[in-house]
Amino acid sequence: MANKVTLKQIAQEVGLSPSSVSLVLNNRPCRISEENRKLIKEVAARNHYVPNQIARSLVMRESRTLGLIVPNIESRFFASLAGSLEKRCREDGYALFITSSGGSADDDLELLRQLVTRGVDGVFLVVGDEFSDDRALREEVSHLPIPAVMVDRAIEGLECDKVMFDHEMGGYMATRYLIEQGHRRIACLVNARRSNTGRKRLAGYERALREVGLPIDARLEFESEYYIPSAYESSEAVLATDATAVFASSDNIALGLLKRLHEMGKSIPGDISVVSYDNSAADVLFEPALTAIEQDPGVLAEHAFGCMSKRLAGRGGRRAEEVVLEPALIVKDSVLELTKHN
Amino acid sequence: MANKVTLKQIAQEVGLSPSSVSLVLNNRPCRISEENRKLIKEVAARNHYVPNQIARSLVMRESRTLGLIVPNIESRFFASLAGSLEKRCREDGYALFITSSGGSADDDLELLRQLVTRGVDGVFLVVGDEFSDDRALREEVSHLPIPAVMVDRAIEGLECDKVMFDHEMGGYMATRYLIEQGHRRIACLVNARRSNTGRKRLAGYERALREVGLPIDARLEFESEYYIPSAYESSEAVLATDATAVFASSDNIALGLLKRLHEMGKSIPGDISVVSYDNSAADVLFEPALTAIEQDPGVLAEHAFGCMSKRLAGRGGRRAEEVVLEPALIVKDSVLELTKHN
DNA sequence: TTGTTGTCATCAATCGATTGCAATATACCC
DNA sequence: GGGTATATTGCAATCGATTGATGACAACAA
Repeated sequence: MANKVTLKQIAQEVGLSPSSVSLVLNNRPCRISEENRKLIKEVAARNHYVPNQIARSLVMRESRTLGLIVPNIESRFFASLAGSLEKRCREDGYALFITSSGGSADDDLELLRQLVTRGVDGVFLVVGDEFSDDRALREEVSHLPIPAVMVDRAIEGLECDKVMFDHEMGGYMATRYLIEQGHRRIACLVNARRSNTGRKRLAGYERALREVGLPIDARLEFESEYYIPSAYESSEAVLATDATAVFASSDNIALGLLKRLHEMGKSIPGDISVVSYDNSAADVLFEPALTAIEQDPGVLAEHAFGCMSKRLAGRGGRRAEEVVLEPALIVKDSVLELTKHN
Repeated sequence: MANKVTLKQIAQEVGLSPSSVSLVLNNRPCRISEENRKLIKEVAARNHYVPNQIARSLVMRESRTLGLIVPNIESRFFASLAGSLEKRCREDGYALFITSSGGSADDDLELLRQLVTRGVDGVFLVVGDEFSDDRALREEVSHLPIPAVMVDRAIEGLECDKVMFDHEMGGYMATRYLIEQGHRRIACLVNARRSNTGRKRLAGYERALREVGLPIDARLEFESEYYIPSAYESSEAVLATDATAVFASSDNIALGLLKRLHEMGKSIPGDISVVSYDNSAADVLFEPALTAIEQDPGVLAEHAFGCMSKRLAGRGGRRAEEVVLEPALIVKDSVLELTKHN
């Protein structure tokens, strides 16, 4: 294991002052003879000199590093978001530190502190469980000494840049499509109890029904957490109804549902039609391919970085910016068109 | 956006010296009156004081931060590895900075520098493309001023702690199992050209065949990159053979194969048996569930952290440690038992 | 000789913490 | 009151960089 080499050591070896070495290695405009320039560079290279960014950030007061906090890096959607964001950051010369909280507000808070304290210039925050006690977290976020951008999910009522998809619209689009295909009895499987996004998707679902004068039937609205087993549990009840279609409000929920369907020997879309959400498992072999509301994590990343960029450049407005992105309906093969029915 | 509060400012407000404030806030054994202690803590809290870890690491020469470089955070296996590793690090009070390279040795090198320069105490390295020009990378790794642990994949001939699964054994186990189930014509689909792991899995496949005296038939060995489309392409040829079973040496390869199988109307395991690798898509609904060689990322994380921990404590031996983990065969429903055949 | 200009390089303060040692204040003892 | 012990707190150096101000020296003009 090699030792860390410092500016001073290089200076010593070259026989010049640390200042000169710094100047040269950073290519600053300064008057150092060509000869010494070469010498310095050569010695630095030979010694594998890497400037200590820690020391540098201390005086420069910026680290060209950004932080990202996601609730769970093992989720496909967040992993993809992290990947896109990292690429985007790198394009602008920023390093991105990805951290994964356990999902609780306490974890988020802890990681947020870790990042701030380690001198990131800004932080992207995808909050976890939206219904745990987040007072400390909101307090912290509102006192942050660096810009923060909330991505995909927001803490309600917190003045902070936000970039997210329109979940209400997603729910609406999915349901609307099912209606257009002739479905009248449409069930939905959502996480409304513990998730704001779920709540919004449900609202969109109901709006679509209302819009065409269909009744909103509480017996067709089912609750599920964003985990496959939870959805699997809830799905049995769904299949006991007379619904001809289901809006599954997340990909995991869809997977749980599909598993149950398969076990019961029901086919899609023959026995029942399905619209899913988050086409993040698109590359996996589904049979049939699922029609879904898609949220491109790359787009999310792009806009989130845009917001951050503005703030970092001091161009952000006084008030928080809120970007709402429209999801897309990707039609595949899991919905049956009912020509004459009901 | 709040301002950053420094020790000095707190000291000023309390009317004591920065040293005293530092001592108290770090709970160091020192003789500061109970009264002032309280006062300091109160003022610090009121001002949302967070110590500047940057400044602290500079003098302490440790940051209690570790770094991880993976080739692609969007891969399920790496995401899972990252998640496990992060949890493990946090348990010991370390923060983990996850970074995702593009997969090339150049990217790895760049990120490695980024991490070192930002003062991580150690780095976990999952190298990307094993066949790009990695001279600069090996050079850098061997001169690293901090401990490094290579995970899952290694640069051959580099003296460095390594933790990985036994890929040869994995290939062997998969093939051996197929043989035991009565298969004699077994194809394999591997990434031997661009991946050491693939090469090893192929070696294991061949060993299993040799062991029972089956011929090694080059016409049954097919090449595929670790991407679904690539496997999809290669699969057509596989199905043109008389093989009754296929060893698909990664989950993505299995997916590409499955897609093709489905399109050709072939059923598993009726028409052909499949053993997959990396049971990382286990929670997704496959039909039928795939028998596979499983590598638990959590185990990998645990051992990797163990190595790192030793090094950080200065307990690591002079020589590099090499941990080889055994994968597991998880039997599900994608292999048909041939009782009398051939 | 003195002054001017230009070239090359260094000084010293700074960023925000930590910490060994020195310093001061107070109490206690004879 | 002088001396010693003890309780509190502050000084100043340090970590490794950056950077505006400044110095040293040579060449050349007047």
